[in-house]
Amino acid sequence: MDTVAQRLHTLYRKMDDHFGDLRWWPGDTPFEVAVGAILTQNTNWGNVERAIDRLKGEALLTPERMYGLEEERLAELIRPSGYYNVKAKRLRAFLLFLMTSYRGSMDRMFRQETWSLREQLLQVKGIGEETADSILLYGGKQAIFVVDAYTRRILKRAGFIDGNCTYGTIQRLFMDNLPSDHRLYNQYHALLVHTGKHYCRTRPRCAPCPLRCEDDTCSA
DNA sequence: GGCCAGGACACCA
DNA sequence: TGGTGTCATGGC
Repeated sequence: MDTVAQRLHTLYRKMDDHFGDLRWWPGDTPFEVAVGAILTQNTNWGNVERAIDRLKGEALLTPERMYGLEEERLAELIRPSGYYNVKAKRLRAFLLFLMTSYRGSMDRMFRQETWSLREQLLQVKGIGEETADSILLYGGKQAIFVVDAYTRRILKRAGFIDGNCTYGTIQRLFMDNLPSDHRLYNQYHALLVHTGKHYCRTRPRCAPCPLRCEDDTCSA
């Protein structure tokens, strides 16, 4: 019987051999990563890209410039990402935190101890565990594993978890059984999302999915 | 025309 | 503490 660590390694190898280095997250700067992490909440990434392109097109994708926008104007700019009114509030809450606590500097923010910064981010209204961890891992290169809907779906199908696991339980499953390495966590999570996006929602089976599932529960 | 997408939060029992 | 409703666009 393989250990959890061995099984996680096998899962990683199947996906990594199939897809190779995915070079995530799509974003040019840590600030863009943070904005994308908020905009992508329950939203197709293509819609997020539209919103980010609009901000870039107006040369507004900096902490200072976004912080200076009226909420209504910001909401209109990010409209393609959906939930634009709530996301405008959430972006402004993050910007207020960044400007007042770190003078608008992502570098300064990431000098904080990882778990302490995570707690601070979770205090920002609109930033939950997944969003905070995405900012830490992809924006700050901190060794924090990100858990999302695809992660849950694939782990459930692969028999690692049942349907009632908390975010923290799943996160610890990875972090207690893998080396603490942000590059590994980055690629592992990227592979889970990539696999989930392209294969695990198709029926009846997902061959040539790298996971080679033999069941009929691809959209579980 | 319906379903879904890289969540988070308020509200309620 | 856990379940449910709400927020909304765009692709397929």
